Amino acid sequence: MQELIASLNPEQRAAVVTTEGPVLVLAGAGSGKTRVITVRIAHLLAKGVSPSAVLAMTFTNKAAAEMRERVAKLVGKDKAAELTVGTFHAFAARLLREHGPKVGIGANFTICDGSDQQSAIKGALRELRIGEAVMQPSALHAKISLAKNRLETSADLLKQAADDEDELVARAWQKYDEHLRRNRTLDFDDLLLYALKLLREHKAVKDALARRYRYVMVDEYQDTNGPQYEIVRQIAGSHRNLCVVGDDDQSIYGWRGADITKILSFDKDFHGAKVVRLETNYRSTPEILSAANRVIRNNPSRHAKELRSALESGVPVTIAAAEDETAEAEHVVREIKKLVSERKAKLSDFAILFRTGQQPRPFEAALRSQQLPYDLVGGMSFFDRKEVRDVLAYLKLVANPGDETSLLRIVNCPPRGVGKTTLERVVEYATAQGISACEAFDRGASIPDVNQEAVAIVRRLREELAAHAAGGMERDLPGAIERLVERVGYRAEVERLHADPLARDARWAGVTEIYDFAANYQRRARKPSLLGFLEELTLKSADEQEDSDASTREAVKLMTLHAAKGLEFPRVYLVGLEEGLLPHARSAAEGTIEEERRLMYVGVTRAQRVLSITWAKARAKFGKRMPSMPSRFLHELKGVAPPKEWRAIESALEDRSRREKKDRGRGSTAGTAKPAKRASRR
DNA sequence: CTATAGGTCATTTTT
DNA sequence: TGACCTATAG
Repeated sequence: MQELIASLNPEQRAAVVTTEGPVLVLAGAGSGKTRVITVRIAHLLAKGVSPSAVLAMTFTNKAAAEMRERVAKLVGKDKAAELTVGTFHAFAARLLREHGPKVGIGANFTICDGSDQQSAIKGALRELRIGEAVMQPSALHAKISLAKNRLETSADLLKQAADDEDELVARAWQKYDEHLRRNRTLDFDDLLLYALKLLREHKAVKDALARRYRYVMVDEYQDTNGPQYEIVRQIAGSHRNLCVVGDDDQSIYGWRGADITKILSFDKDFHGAKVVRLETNYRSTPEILSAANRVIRNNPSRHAKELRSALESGVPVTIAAAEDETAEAEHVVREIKKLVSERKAKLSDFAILFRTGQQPRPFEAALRSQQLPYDLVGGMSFFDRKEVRDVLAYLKLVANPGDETSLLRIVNCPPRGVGKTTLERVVEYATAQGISACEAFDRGASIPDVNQEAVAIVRRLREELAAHAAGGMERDLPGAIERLVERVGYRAEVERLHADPLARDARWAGVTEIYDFAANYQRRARKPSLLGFLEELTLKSADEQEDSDASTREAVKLMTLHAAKGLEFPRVYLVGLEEGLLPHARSAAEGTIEEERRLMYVGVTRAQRVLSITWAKARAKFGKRMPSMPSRFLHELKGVAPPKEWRAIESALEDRSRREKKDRGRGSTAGTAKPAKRASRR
């Protein structure tokens, strides 16, 4: 243990040995953050702390698994298994399975994933007879989620609604919540909210947790949202043995509710907190780090720090301009091909990082034409596949017969002759009665003007599902799922829809993969249950379910900047560095340029040895070719003022804020950006 | 119930 | 330009 600690640098050591009281570790990119966390846990255990007294919260399951694994290497598998390591959401779900009834949640709730949320949102809009053109479901959901993250309620919003839109959101939110409650379903936000409610209203539960978890750690603290912060405070507030680790400069999830002020004001929330700065970077060359430092120092609100490289000097960062996005991709791919064929690099050294989801297109085309293998990280996941979603809906319905969303999804798949009108009338009746559509079918006879035949069909379907539930699926989960899929005619449906054997196999593969997951789950779980299986599937993201070979494959990696956080690559291409893309036009309008700058910073600091930046002088936008300006971040990175002819991205909001600044007699901070030319309307 | 045509709207995405 | 969703016809 002593040796281990001695191998750390002084700052890392301070973070490890300060075990009592609040500690804020500002861990710059590549500064050995995970090492510090794992050694810190090992050190606690070596001091005699019981592993069951340690609670470590992470943002993703992947991070949780990695942390446990690395601690296991230091202290052994048995002790590591006794630690509580997991995401906030998994922790909350576990808490609610045990204590849910105390806060009005039945113990057999299901968790609804992104697309279930979307259906519920759409249902709410339909109930209010609001067209989706008036308010986009995704925008509505974002608003509701953000408000929940600020710990507001729909009643609050309704009361203080500033305009019609707020009122609309508040009403839809109410309907949405009612919908979830009727279905006995919690969304991701609710998981945290109800866990927090439990801790706040049931002192005995809270005290027991605070007594058990004497040492609390939070990873990626800059990504913490309001409810997560409050949960931590409930558990660690009394003993204050709380160590949070993060980097405000890498906070890139503000749009999803992450609250950067939590890490900026940690020492105010927890008085006397020890602040440790890890600024020695073991990942990148000095050239790359000075570029990163030059960019990020333009952000006014941040913890002051500067990365120092522990490595030897390398090659300069390069910036290249291309005529358009096709030329940009061809240029990058040509370079990669040359380096690989000269044996100066291997394919897996390269990552191409970009801001938006359509940017990889030309790169894919270029890589294909050169026959270079690549992995596009992200994109549609396994769980977005229709067949997977369908089978999961059947399973959810077995676990929770009141799950309306799932029933509506599969009721006519395979076609059972239950028409749209029937469904509409039943749902209408159900909402009027405050019951779920599932229950409504039981009372089919009393619903006006519904096809009794259809009602009987649904009732039979539900009986079939109930029989499967009663049969105790957990004894042989994969087998039981397979029987269910067969019994409801889903297999035949897939075969009917896809006559082409190739397409059929591809479709069916998704279903058999679920069998495999189930078998795998049954092997691992201490107490396997259908509910547990579904929970694992919805709480764990696709990438860690099947990333076994993807990460080690000999291929170029393509991913968004968001997806790249936490990763590193010997050679990075940062592409599309244009005003309007990075920073994105929309962020200029929303006043979130600082987060865009952090995104740039994250991208730059992914590179270990070589960083190449490109931008295109013109780019196809909405089918039209538009000229583009180099990103302001390029000028910041070079440390030179932009030339006179340079124009910032057009943004009405930016114009206004700049004007306001002038009105107050303060000069523009950038001093270089000319007001954007007003877009001409015709 | 399916199939096709037209209209629209174009960040980032994990839990 | 193209993906996705809705409305409409068959």
